[in-house]
Amino acid sequence: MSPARTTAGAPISSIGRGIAVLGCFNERRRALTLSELSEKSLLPMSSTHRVVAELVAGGFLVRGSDRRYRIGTRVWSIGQLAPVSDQLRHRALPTLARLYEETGENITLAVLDRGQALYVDRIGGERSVHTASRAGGHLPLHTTGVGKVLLAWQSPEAIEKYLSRPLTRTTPYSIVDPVKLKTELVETKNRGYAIARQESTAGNGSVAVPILRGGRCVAAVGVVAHLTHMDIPRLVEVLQQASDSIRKELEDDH
Amino acid sequence: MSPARTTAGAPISSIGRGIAVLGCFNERRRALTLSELSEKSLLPMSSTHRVVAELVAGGFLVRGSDRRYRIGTRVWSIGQLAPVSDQLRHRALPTLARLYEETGENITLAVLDRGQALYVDRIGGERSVHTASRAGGHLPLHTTGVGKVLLAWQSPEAIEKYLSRPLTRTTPYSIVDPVKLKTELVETKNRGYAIARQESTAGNGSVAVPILRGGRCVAAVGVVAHLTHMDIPRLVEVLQQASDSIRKELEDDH
DNA sequence: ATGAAGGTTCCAATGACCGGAACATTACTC
DNA sequence: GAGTAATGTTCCGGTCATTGGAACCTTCAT
Repeated sequence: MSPARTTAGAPISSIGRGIAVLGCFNERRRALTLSELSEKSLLPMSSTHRVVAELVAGGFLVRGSDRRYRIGTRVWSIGQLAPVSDQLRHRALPTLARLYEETGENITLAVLDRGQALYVDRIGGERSVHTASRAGGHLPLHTTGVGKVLLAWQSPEAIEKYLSRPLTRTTPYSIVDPVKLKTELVETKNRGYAIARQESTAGNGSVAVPILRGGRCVAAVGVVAHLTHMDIPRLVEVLQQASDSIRKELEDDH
Repeated sequence: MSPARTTAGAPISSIGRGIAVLGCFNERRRALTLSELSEKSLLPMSSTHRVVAELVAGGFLVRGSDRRYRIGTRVWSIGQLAPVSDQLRHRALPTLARLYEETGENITLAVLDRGQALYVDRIGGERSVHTASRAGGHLPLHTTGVGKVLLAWQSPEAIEKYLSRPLTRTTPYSIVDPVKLKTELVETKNRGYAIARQESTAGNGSVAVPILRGGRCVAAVGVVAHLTHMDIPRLVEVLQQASDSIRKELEDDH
């Protein structure tokens, strides 16, 4: 019997399998059957069954009455301890709320996570447009304001690496040409803020600025609005004030 | 070489070890060294090292510049998919906010998780008292209003099981006598709400009501306030309205 | 009833995992 | 800055947990 291996031939550890199973869940797929988990995790049914049983025993998965598996409460609980939630999220929240009061639009806070923009928080209400971002959700780096900021402030090597892989086209306006995107990123860093126009959602645009600490971009704040509503100079101004404000919050203690 | 075993002699799976390592983190200990993880997880250093390396590779742990390990962003991200966050938390938030407006006190929402009260959300500001509860944090079931509610609506067997283990004394007012606690739980269920008086924090009291779905108590909402501020009949009334409101939210779709 | 899909259990083979020991690095002491 | 303790990392042979195919059971649709 050949042991578990990736397509590349490297063995996969048991823990890696557990993580692979948990990684099958996303915003679109919150409740999965065993077969679905087996298919998505590329593990045989019997292996999936065992791994899932162990995750259930540990409280990392729960089986609902519909025989589907969901992420367990314990993962949520442990996840609350992550620095992104503990430090960034809580400290930025008041500033994001103020930003929302000032603009009436969707406010997003994102960090770089595994080559994507991870939305740490989103404040928005009925007044504002519907957006694709959600707290906890991921979006590509090249189709949103916050994503472009996060990418533009990366090292040149990291940027090249990102550009070397095919860029997904989310809307007809998405920039999928590496050369054009590179120009866009340079421009973004030079002017200090990013703009996206219908590159992620039709009709929507966004403006975003970095939150810098020690020269590194630790997060990005952005505003998402109907393209027709967007008063870019004003948004850039309030965003830069907010970015300063969050940076100071983060510096305060520790 | 004897394999990994629990004190009872049962073997521990690799995935169980990974979960054990992640379980070492809590609100008080968010950044742990390898030695600390080894000590707390009861695993040998070399095993801890390997397990930790795998968790880091999977994005479940990160090593900071201080050589300490923290919970990775990915756990937070996956945890956002847990029903507790997805359904309960988001749906209850507006009601909790209203409750806060009405009372000006700390509002807590908790569920039963592994024999403890898990605080799913807390709304409170400068006006309200300082409490021990935090979103993501755990507290004993017998020292808080929400805890008593969650326990009182459990099956008689589950209650007996809880009472059979020694009850921690958090303050001099904590009820640690199983007989007295049982009486208190019966009383709680009969009247439909729980009261705690300085049993968790000196000077503070709390009132809490269940959120019932199909006869089961799926969560508890509570108000924490200075004992001297507490107008119990009024709090019970607004809490019961809030409970109804949240129940309806949960019933709405799906 | 019948069949198909999904889920669970069984089991022999084996290689991933185990942890002690040796080594390397960092942090602390004087 | 040398000495030393504490912490972290690598190595490696033995072994047992892990693995996945196959058989079996359950659920659901028709």
